Amino acid sequence: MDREKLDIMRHSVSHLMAAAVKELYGDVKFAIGPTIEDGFYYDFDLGKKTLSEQDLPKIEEKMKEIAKQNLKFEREELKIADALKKVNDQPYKQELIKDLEKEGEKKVSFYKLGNIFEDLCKGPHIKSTKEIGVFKLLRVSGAYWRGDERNKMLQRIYGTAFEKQKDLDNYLKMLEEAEKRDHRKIGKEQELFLIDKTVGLGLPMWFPKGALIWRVMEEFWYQEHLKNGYELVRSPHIGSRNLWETSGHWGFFSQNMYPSLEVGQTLEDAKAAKKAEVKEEYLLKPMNCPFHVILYKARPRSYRELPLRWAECGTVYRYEKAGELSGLTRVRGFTQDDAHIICSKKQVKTELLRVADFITHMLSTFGFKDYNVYLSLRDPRNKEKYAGNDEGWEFTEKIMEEVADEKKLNYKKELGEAAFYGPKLDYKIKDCLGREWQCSTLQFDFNLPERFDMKFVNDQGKEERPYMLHRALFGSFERFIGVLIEHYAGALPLWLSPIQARIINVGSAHEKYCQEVHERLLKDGIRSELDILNETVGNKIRKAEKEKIPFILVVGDKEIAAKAVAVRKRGEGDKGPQDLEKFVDMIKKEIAEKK
RNA sequence: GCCAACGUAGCACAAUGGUAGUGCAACGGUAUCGUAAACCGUAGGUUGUGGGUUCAAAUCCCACCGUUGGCUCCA
Repeated sequence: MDREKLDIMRHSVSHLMAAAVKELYGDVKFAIGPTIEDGFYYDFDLGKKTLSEQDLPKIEEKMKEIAKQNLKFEREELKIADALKKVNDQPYKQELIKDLEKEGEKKVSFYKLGNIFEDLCKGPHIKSTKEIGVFKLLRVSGAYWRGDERNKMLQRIYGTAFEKQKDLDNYLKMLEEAEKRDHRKIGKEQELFLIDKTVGLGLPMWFPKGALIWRVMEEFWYQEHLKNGYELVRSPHIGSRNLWETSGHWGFFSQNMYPSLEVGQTLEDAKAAKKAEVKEEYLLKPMNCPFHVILYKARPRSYRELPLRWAECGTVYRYEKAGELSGLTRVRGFTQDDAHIICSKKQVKTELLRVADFITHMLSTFGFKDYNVYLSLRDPRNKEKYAGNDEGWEFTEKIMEEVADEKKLNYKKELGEAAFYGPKLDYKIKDCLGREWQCSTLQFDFNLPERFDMKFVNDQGKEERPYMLHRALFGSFERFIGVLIEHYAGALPLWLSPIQARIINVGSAHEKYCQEVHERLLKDGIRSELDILNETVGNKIRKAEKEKIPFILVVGDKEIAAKAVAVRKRGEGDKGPQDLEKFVDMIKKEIAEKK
C-alpha cells in the first residue's frame, strides 16, 4: 500500500472512530479528523466529559464491531445552504462550512458511513470498511478548537492504522526503541546533566561529562568562527528595563520574561512595602542582540568597517510555561551560540549566503544530514503581530527566498512563523519521537536598527541605516546536545565523547602500567579514564560498553611485555593488541578527522 | 496555563486496605581474574508534599508540587 492509499485508509479510520464515539457517547459535537504523519486524530466536543486512556479500549471495540458490518463510504454533495441545515446541531461543522463559503465554495461534500455516521469531508475515502487493515488508538489529549487557546478545549484521540498487523507491530516496536534514545534517559544514565526543581524548572546543570561535551563543542565553535571572519564580543546577563523597552522585547514578550529586578531598596523597605527612592530596574536578558547593538553604537561607524560579524555564546532566560518544558530541548535558561552581522543593504545577500554555508558545514560536522528547513514568513493577514513596514518585509522575504533557492535548500514556506522583527530560515532536527526542534536559524532584522537608530557613514559621506542579521548555528547548546544525544543514541562520535578511552587492568599487578598508559594518553590530550577497581575484566568491560565509551584498552602481562594495549573498539569488539604509540597516533588521527 | 496518565531506596521495578520488598548501584570483606554481570555480607524509606476517610492507607478521596504525552506558546 503506498503512502497516499495509506493516508486515505487512515482518514477513513478516523471517520470510523468518530462513528464509534457517536455510538458510545451520543451527544457529540464533531470538529476535525485529519491524517497526520504517523496516523490520524479526531477532535470531539463531549460537553463536560473528558476522555482518558482507559476509554480507548471500548472505543476500539466499538470500531471493530462497526467495521465488521462492511459499511460503505458514500459521497454526497450539497449546496451551502442545504449543508448548513444538515449540520444545524453541529456548531463546529457550521463554522467550517461558512469558512468554505467565504473561500468561494458553492457546494460542499459529505461522506456517509453506512447510515450511522455522516461527516463534512472533502475526501477521498476507501469504498467500505472492508478495506480497513489494522488500527490502534494511541492516546488522548486536549486540543483547542482551531488551535486557539481562547477557544474551547476539545477532546482529541490519536490513533494509527496500517495495512497489516506486522506493520503495526513494527511501528509500536519502533516507538519502544525510540524511548531508549531519549536524551533525558541517557543524560541520567551517563550522568551528563541534571534538572532539579530545587534549583528551578528548565534550568539544566551539567555534570563533568556533560560539561566536557559542551566545552568541546564550544572550542570547535570558536575556532570555526574565527576562521569565518567573526569577532567575539561579550555581554552581561541583565540589562536595564529601558534597554528592553527600546528593543521592543518588553512590549512583545513581557509575559515570557522573568519579572524585573528592582534595586535601590533595602530588605527592610521591601518588608514595610516602602517604595525605593531611587529605583533601578533590570531584566534578565532573553536575547543578546541589544547589547551588540549598544556596542555598535559606541562610536560612529564607517562603511569601511562593514560587515561586522560579532559572535557570543550568551546565556538567556525566557519564562516558558511549565507545561511547555521538556528535558534539554525546551528550557528556561539556555546558551545561544549567537552572532549578529551588521552590514549594508548591498552586503546582505552575500552575508546570508555565507551563513547558509556555515550552517550546513556545522550541522554536517556534527553528523546531521537529515533536517528540515523552513522559510518562516509573515502572515500578511495578521500584520499587528509584526514590527516594520510592508516594504521592509517584502524586500527581506524576497532576498531570503533567493538565498534559500540559490543554496538549493529543500525548504518549506511557513506563513505566520516569522519573528516579529523579520523573516527567518529555520533548520529543524527531529528527536527520537520524530518531533522537530529548531536548531540553526538565520534571521533578518530590520526592526532593531530602526529602534536603536543604528547608522553608518557611507562612501558618499551620508548616514545610512545598516541591516542586521541574527543567526545561531546550534541554536542553543542545551537543545543541540539534546538532539545530538538522541541522534547517536548516546554513542557520541569519538571527537565529542567526554571519555575517549577507558583503561582496564586484568589484575592488580597491572595497575602501575595502566597508570602509565593513562598518563601517556593524557599527555596528547586524549580524554582517558582508569578503571582499576577490584572487579572482573568482564564486568569492567560491560560497564564501559554501557557507557558507550569509544575505546576500551585492556592491559595485562602480555601488554606490559610488548608496551602495548589490547584495543576494544565500540561497535567492533576486540581488535587485539596494538603498540601503545601506534594506538596514540591512530586515535589522534581519528579525533582530528572528527570521527 | 489547558486535557490525560503517572510519582515507592541513587537507578529499574514489586507489594490491589492489614509487618514496605527484589535486582543493580553504594559500602565492608573474600577471590587476582583476558573482552558484556565473581561470591558473601552491611547499610539505605515519614512511599513527591499537605490534608481527609478508616481500627488500619504506598493502596481510597481532595489540594498542591513534579514528570511524561498532547494542546497552546517559542524573540
